[in-house]
Amino acid sequence: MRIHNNNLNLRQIAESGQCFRMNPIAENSYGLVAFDSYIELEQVEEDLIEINCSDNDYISIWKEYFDLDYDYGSIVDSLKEGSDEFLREAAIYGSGIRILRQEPFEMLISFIISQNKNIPSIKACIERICQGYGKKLIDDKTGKTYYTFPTAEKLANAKQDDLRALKLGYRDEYIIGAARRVLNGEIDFDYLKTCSHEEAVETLKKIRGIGDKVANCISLFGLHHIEAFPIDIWMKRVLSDIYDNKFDPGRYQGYAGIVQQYMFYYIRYINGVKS
DNA sequence: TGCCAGGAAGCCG
DNA sequence: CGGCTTCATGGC
Repeated sequence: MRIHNNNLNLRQIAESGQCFRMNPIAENSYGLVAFDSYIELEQVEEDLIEINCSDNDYISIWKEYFDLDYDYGSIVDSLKEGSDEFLREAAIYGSGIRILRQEPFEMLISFIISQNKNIPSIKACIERICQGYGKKLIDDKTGKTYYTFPTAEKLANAKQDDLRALKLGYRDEYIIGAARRVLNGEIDFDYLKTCSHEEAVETLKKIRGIGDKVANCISLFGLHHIEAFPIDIWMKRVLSDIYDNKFDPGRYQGYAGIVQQYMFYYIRYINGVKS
């Protein structure tokens, strides 16, 4: 299955810090586990992607997953023509980033794990939790073995000592507590997708282990409230060092989360962060 | 060895 | 409310 799109770059998406299970397998190629599937993708040309999936799976799964009905090009273009120099450069540098429509529960747990960790460490923790509590599957097309992300039920019934053995640190009790709230219906992702971003954040922050930053990440990457604006250590540097704490996300009302991703990706590049 | 990582909770003033 | 400390863990 081939996709032409001017704003779809696998490397940029894989390194943008929004997803943790999309990893390089060869030059310009990536393997990705999402839902119950494993797929491999190749960046054939700057505007051409090859996915090893059927037309049916593309239409029913991956087209939405990669948010391919949304016009990122017009946002990039408007930023390129804007007066904000940093955002001009950031939008050009990250013009192939898209906000993936990932599974809410996976984002909930992943970003609880993410606190006070770097991205390679987050990925390692998530792989261990998938191997310990996910389903072991074998991909028909490649023969590769992979593990799905665990269900809420699995993690709600996990023992804290077992999770501690996966080197999740103090976050283990947060994970169990959050999974229980999903399992018993206190957290309803279908509702949180339809309600406002602000209400979703306030609801998520009631979970122990979720503060403002993690709640915004879940809202942005798991609920697709693209007006979310997560502020982590890197964004704090952008807002203070580049903007002297005078940046107003309200200027990009309705899609500030996309702007945030360009900023996050670019500031890390400027600072020479690998992966 | 100390510092940092897509932070949050507890405590104190 | 704002600032300080602590919390597991790994990498440099």
